[in-house]
Amino acid sequence: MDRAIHRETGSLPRKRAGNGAARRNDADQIGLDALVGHAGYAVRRFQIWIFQDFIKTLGGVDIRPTQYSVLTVIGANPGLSQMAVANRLGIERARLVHLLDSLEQRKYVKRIKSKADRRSHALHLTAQGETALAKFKRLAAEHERHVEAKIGKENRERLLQILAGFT
Amino acid sequence: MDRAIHRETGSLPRKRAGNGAARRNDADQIGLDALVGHAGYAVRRFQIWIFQDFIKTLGGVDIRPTQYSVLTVIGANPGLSQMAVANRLGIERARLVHLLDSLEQRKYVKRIKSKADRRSHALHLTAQGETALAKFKRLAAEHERHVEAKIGKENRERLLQILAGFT
DNA sequence: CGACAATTGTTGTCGTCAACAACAATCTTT
DNA sequence: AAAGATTGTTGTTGACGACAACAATTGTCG
Repeated sequence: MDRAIHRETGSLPRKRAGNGAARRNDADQIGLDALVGHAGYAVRRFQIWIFQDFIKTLGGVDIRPTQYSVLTVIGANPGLSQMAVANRLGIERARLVHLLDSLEQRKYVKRIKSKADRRSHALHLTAQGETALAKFKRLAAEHERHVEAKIGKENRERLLQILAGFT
Repeated sequence: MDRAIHRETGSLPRKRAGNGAARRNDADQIGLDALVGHAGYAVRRFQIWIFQDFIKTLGGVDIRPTQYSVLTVIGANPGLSQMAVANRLGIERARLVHLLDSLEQRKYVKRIKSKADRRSHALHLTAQGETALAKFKRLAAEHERHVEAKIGKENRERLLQILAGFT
């Protein structure tokens, strides 16, 4: 799909007229050498792909991966404080404020002032939020099938197993 | 290490005196439910961990993952244009401009005006850049050993194999 | 009990990063 | 030669992580 480099790109010091030198730089043929074999690079590229597919698949309902994770955790654990959600998801509490502002504005989440600890808020899904989350989960499952189609069913399971420690 | 939630956090509508309900919300014990089983979530958490370790391991030389990937590709393919590097790494050419500005300022990279195509620049490592990259590669290898220690040698290899398609 | 420390939610700043849009200079195509 | 495409550049926007500071509230400890 990306048809960018369809001719030689660099001005090689060697003779450029020959066909041998040109083929080397043909699109997608640039050597990565040391980069291959780096787990971080492969994981980064894969993470970009998987997030883009998630965003695309859930594009119709305008839900991003982080929003989805927040809704899921609140749905599974009603009454959590913002700190609890932030810690669980590895999000900063400062950032969660804006996420919840948005989700509350869209009537998916309620902040209820806790009476046990008047500093904190108990987070709950609204009725609207529950039905919406159910729909999001169906779309997320569809996204997950895209992942399966991309790397294979057994590879996906193996990968989940390898990375289970990062929950 | 993070001892944040050491008591119940939410004001559960159910009776709160019992021990059963309280244990459920104990630190790090919050259910993720549907989130587990999502490849994207596990990959995101892992990617964050791996990048932080990379940044920490290469912290002494002040090289971030993206900078490392740029240097590696240029080192392996001298004379590439900015577009070629950007396409190969999945970076936007607009973003690569700043990356190269920084690397050129630190005398690791040279932009040489191409005579074949006067719009483009041929990218090369300086002599200083070559010796520096050799050092970076040693540190990157050390980082890779951290990954092995984290997920296991055979798991790392399997993971690289699974994600090989994302180069 | 009362001073002091810690926690929670909030606001703000800073830097990284992806996605676009616009532009001048320079090819390529026709 | 004119029209279109490409390259490098600058700029904007928005998501995101890392910090710092603050008021309100709670916990601790002398």
